Amino acid sequence: MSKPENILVAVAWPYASADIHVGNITGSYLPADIFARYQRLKGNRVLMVSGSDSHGTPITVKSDAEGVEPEVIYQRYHAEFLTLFQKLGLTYDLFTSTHTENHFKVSQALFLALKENGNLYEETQEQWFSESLGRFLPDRYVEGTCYICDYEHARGDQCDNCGNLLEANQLINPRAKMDGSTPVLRETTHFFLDLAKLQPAIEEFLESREEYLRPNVLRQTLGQIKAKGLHGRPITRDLDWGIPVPVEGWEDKRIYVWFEAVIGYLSATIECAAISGNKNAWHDYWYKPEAKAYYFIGKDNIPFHAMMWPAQLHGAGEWFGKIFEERENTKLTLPFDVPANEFMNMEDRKISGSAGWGVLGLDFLSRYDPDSLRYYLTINMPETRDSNWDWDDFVSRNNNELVATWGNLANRVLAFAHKQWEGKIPQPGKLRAKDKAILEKVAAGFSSVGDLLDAVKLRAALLEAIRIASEVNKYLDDSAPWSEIKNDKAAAGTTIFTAIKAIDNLKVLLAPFLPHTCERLHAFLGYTEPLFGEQFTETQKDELGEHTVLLYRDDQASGKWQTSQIIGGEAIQKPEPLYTKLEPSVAEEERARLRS
RNA sequence: GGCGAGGUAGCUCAACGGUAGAGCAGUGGACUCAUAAGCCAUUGGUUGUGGGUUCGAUUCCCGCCCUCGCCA
Repeated sequence: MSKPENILVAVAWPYASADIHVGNITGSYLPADIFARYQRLKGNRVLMVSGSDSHGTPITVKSDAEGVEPEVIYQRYHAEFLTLFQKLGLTYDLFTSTHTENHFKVSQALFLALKENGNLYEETQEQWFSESLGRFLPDRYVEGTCYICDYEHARGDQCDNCGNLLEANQLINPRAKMDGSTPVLRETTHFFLDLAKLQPAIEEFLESREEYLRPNVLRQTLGQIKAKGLHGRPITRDLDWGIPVPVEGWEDKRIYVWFEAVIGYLSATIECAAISGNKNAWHDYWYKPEAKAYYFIGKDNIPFHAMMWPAQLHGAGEWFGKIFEERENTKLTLPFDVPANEFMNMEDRKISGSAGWGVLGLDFLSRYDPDSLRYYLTINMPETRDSNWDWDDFVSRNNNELVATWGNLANRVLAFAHKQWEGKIPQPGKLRAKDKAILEKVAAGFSSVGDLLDAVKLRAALLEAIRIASEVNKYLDDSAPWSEIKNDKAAAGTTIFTAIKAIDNLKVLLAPFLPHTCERLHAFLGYTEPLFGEQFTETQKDELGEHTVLLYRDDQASGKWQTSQIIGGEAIQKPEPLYTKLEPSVAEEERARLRS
């Protein structure tokens, strides 16, 4: 095996103000986990990080509505995320939050680095200010008449009637949403990220990755830049909730969430190193240009990860290291790839939390198995275009592909072996041409499936693995050990040994996608060390209070991305079906539930 | 309005200049180890739409329609 690479798997940060649904899962969290598991099996050093985005405006909206502190809202959703990710087996090395002392410090250091490096400027604008509340109002807190279509209940940021995005300070007859009072325009000064200045660096970043960036990522960003050029963007706001601006005289302002949330990738890596006890371990991922960082996000986030975040990292230059830890000659590593997914619809309609149209992750897992969800979301992953969740399709793919092609293959072979060879893997005779042929086909999967996984074509990779399982079914039917055994048990033994070896390989090929069931199968096959590591939570304390994090420990993991070394004569367990076949009526029931 | 992505068999997707492929569903057949699963064979498409370039277009160019995202 070649020298291990350092791979940072950076996963989109869920807003801690909404439940996670299947579209979110297939959009970024699941592909990240599949990729991370695969890279770990290959022997690479992987760090998969993310956390709850806890400073978004929706959180303050919810907290105002419920009359509780924003912290309460964030903690509630954060706890839910931790449960979901453990049940689904999303193996974050660290899932933390942006409301931590560490994240505050890292964000402020990056902010100051950009400032020192001359990539920030100040600008004064007019913004709505509520005299009765004594504070500036975020755009969406202001309601008024749309200056485009005359709709009377347009929000400051967008008109729900004509769909246009609005300039908040042009709203006619503005009203504060919270108390109905009339706000006034007042001048306020903010820091801006000088994107015009950083534009050449962003173009260079994109163009040097032209060969492998997905078209939706590359063309949209480059097209936007070429058409209009980039202009400065504010990175501070007049709010209470969030990270203080680390500049004297700016105590009543906060760092804008869009700017600060992406810094979580860096701060989470730093926190992870601190928790592990090797506090400089994060340097391997951020100070080494050859380290590869993959950002798993949804298409709505493309500009922030393919333009803004590279601009922030590049713009900080060597100043981040100096300010954060007094270290010279450091440069933060730019993203290697940004495999952004499109969106998944639900029964042909856009998933919408507010409209209650969608399937929530935890709700799904209260009735069905995690690998069943992982299978359907991967085989139907919106990698190149929007895809659609269809309950009939879900049931039929579960039954015809997962259960029939793969689950049944494992079951039929192990059950036959267990019954006919007294719970042991049969000793093979000399392998025949057809035995060698099928084993070669299966072994080829390590490069064919592996190459697709390396290229982050997960859907094609899973299809390829299932295709190989289908080849093994053909081999079995062709050899027909149930006939062989009637007059030549040795021949049947060779066939079953070969089939078990093939399944042992397929177990590894499928493990990144279907970790729970492959782990079970691994045990059926007689292994005592697990394929993967384990997830656990821990509570961290800092100046801001407590936050619970999700961690992953894999020192016991034995899975390797290589061909099976299984031998005859070893004991196996009596197998049980790995997957549950679903009644066709499930589709109708679920559609009814969706509409209720 | 600007920048993009996408519109291919009933469903989910592939091909991206040379007679349109796969899986599933449908239909027919032989088998029985297995969650009546698996295997073999097979039906099915004027590739959103209207033009153009070409000996030849799903594939290149232009207009239009539809879906989705970002930005104004």
